[in-house]
Amino acid sequence: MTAPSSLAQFAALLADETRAAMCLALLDGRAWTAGELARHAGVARSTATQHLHRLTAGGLLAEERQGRHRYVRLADASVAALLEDLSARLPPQVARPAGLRAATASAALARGRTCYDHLAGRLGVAVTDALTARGLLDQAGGFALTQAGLAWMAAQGLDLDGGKRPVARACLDWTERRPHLAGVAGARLCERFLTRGWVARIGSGRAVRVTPAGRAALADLLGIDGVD
Amino acid sequence: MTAPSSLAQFAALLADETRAAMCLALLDGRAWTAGELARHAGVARSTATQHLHRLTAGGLLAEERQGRHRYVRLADASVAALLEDLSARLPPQVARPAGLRAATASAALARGRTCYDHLAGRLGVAVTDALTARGLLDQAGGFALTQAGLAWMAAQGLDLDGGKRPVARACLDWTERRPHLAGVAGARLCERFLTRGWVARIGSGRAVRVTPAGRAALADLLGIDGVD
DNA sequence: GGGACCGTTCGGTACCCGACGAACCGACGA
DNA sequence: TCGTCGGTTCGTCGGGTACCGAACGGTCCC
Repeated sequence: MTAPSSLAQFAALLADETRAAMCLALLDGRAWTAGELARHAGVARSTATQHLHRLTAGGLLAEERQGRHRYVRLADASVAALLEDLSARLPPQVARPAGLRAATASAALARGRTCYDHLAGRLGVAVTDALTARGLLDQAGGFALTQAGLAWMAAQGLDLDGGKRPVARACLDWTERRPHLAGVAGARLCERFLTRGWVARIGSGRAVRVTPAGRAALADLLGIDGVD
Repeated sequence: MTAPSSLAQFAALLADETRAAMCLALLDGRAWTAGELARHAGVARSTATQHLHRLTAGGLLAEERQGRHRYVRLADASVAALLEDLSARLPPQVARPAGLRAATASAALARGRTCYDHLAGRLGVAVTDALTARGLLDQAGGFALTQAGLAWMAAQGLDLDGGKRPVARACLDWTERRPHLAGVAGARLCERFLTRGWVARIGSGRAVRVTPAGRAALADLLGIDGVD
C-alpha cells in the first residue's frame, strides 16, 4: 500500500479490470466521487475504496475531500498521457453500438470530444491538420510547434508555460487512428475553445459539439470549413 | 494466453517481477535466449518458457528460432519506448554500487550507453544538447528536428524513413534525468556511431566508450569537446 | 435530534496465477 | 549411435488478492 518501487509493482496498479476501468473513466479529466466510480466499475463501495487508496498511493490519482465526498482525479497530465499510450497498443475496439441511443452517442464521440484536457475525435484531428498545413506545427521532424506556431499561440494570448510538461505532444486517437495535438498547447487551445463558447459539452460526458460561433472562429483562425 | 483485449490484461503482462525483469533486460536491444533470461530472472527454465509465451502472445516480444535456441527480443521500438516511459515514473533508483567492480561498471553506464537503439547517458545528453545548440533540434515547441536538422541528417547520408515510427522523440534518462534524442533519428545516429567505430561497446553489456576517432568526430561534427 | 447518505475498516471466502520438478522432444556434437 | 543441452508440456502446490457484507463514523438535511 505504498509507492511502487519497481516496474512490476507499478504495472500491477493497472493490471486489474476494476482499477483500469476507474482510470479510464477519469481520462475525461473530471473529478469523480468514490461512489460514482464504484457504480461505474460495478463493484461495492468498500471495494472501490481500497482500489482508490492503492491508486492514490501509487501516484496515479490525486484526491480532494469536500464534506462527506471524496473527489478523485488523475494526478497530472503525464498520467493521462501514459494511459493514452497504453490504450493505443490495444487492438482497435470493435464498436458495437447497441441501439439508436448508443449509436448517436458513439457518433457524437467520434465527431468531437475531449481527451483529458485537449480536443480529440475528428475535431481534434482537423485542428491538428490545419495547424500543420499553416506551418504552425511540424510533423516532419517530430511533433513540435514551429517558430511561427509559438508566435501564433502568443498572439492568441495563450501562455505555454507548463513547467516540465511538454509543449506539444502527439496523442493517438483511437477512433481516427491518427495523431492529434496534446501537451500544454493542446490543453490551452481546448480551454480557449470552451471558454469562448466555440465548442460546448454535450450533456455531462466527454463529447463536444461545435457551436455556430465556433464554426466561424475555426474558419477565421485556421481556415477550417467543413467541420460537422 | 491470447492477445490482450483490455488495458488491465495488457498491464498484467508487466505486473510480474519476473516478466518485468525480462523486458527490462531486453531493453538493451539485443536478442536473448530463453535460458539466458531464465538465469537473469532467477527462475526455472520451464517458468521462463511460460512467461515468454505470454509476452510474445501479448505482442511485447518477438521470437526467432535458430536450431535448438529460441531467441527473443522486444517486438519493436514502440515497446522499448513504452518501457522507458513507465520506468521514468518510478522513483529514481538509489544506486548502490557494492564494491569497486560494480562502481566502475555503474560509472561507465552513466558516461555512455545504448538505450535500446539510441545513445543515452552523459554521451546521449551531450549529443542532444549539441544538436539543440546548433539549431538542428527544437526543444522549445516540443521535440523535433528542425528544417536544418532534417537537412543535416540527409547530408550525413542518414535516411529517416522509419515507417510510422516518429522521427524524433524525447527519452528521459534515468541517470541524467534529462531528455535525449530517441526515435528514428536517434537510432540512425547511434548506428552510425557504432559502425564508424566512434563509440565501442564495453564488453557485452550496454555501456559504450568514445574512441579517439569518435572524440575527433564529435568535435568536428557537433563541436562537442569535453566528452569523457 | 432523527434519518438518509457517503465513505471506511474489518473479517472471511474464493479464485487466480506464478513457481517448481518430472518427463519428453529435438538439435547438436563426439 | 549415444550423451548433452536447450526448450516445452503437464500436474501440483502455495501465496497473494479482489470481492463482499456487516458494522461504524462523519456529513448533510429535514
